[in-house]
Amino acid sequence: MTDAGRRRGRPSTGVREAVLAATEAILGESGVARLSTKEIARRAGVAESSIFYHFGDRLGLLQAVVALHLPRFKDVADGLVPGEGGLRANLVALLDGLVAFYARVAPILAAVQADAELRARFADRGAGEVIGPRRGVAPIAAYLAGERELGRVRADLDVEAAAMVLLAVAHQRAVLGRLSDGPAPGGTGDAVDVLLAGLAAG
Amino acid sequence: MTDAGRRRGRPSTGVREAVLAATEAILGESGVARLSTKEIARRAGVAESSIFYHFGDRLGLLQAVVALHLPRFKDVADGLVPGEGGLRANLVALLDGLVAFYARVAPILAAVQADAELRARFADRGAGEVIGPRRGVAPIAAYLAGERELGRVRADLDVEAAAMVLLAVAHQRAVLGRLSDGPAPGGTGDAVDVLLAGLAAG
DNA sequence: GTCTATACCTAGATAGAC
DNA sequence: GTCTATCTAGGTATAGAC
Repeated sequence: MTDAGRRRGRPSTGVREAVLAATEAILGESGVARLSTKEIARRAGVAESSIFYHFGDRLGLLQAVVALHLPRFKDVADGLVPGEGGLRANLVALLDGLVAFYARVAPILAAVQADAELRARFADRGAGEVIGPRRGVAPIAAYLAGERELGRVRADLDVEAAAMVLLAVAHQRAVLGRLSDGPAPGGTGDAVDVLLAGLAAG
Repeated sequence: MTDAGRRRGRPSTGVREAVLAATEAILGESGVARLSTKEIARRAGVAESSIFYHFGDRLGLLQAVVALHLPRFKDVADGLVPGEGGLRANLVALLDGLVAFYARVAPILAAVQADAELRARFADRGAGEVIGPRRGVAPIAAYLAGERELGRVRADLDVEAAAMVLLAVAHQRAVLGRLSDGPAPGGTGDAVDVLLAGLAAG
């Protein structure tokens, strides 16, 4: 590892960053299936061997790409303040933000699902679960708990379960958007309305 | 179980079936990343060239695997009769069934997401959307509509949107189960409770 | 329809000059 | 730290005997 402490040695010439960017681009356009070190190097305008210098091997590179996106998971609920704005509007905005986030991360999530070796390498560090929604649940659940205190949300709501449902819907819409190259059927508003009012007859 | 319209020519010697089974097995265990015609042939106990004889090329094989699972999508809501049994119990059973279904299909869905070429081949036939939940929505929405008529479900419920949410939750749980090698946090019951009662304070 | 054998290519990875 | 050059294994796909 050359860089744990960050910028201890030589100044970066941007190769590492270019490689990461190219990897993400290919992942988004073509998926892991077509992700080769050769094409990454070509697109990054970099020697193929530089990839191995920086990341050790192909999987190390994939790991780095995944790691790059994990911290951003917690930003999804930023700007949401319980009590401010309408509950429905807040949820629609949250859901839209989540869908956009998942649309960016979906190719990477798909890569992890499609590559057992990559999955295994994360399991070794116990980081497999980090990819899941656990990181995302907390801030959303916190927001819902805030609204619950204010009485805008059912007093007996299981906020973690509700946050999971929101994440599930967002992920679904992002995946569908990628599969059919268009937005998923129905709007985010429809889903929010279902969630707000529930299924059971009142 | 000699299948439907085919069996016009020579009797099958089971090679085709063995190849499909081996492909699914590898897809489930390792993902597309490691899916090679060589390993498929090895596991199926078959000559590699037979794969190309039956399916043309690697993508043709993948297509066949996907096609194999599409018809089963509509069976997920079978056995659900509006009015029979408790609404909550029905939904829990439905969700559990959906999770099991998605757990089987998830590797294939991941493969499609991870391979742009495969995605494109389905887009050509307009079948890309078939992979999505559209097939699954109808029977679930029909069940919900039935319950709505009986007054056990909100009169103004958007049944399609609700069905989508159920599918989203099921897919999420299946994916999480694969990523962390254990059931997803919370039970299906928790999600159902959220969906039944909704978020908003009554 | 299924096999063996093989052609041909691209993959991931390393060595060593600068 | 980055490059050029190269090795080897494995990938998809085809030819032709049976």
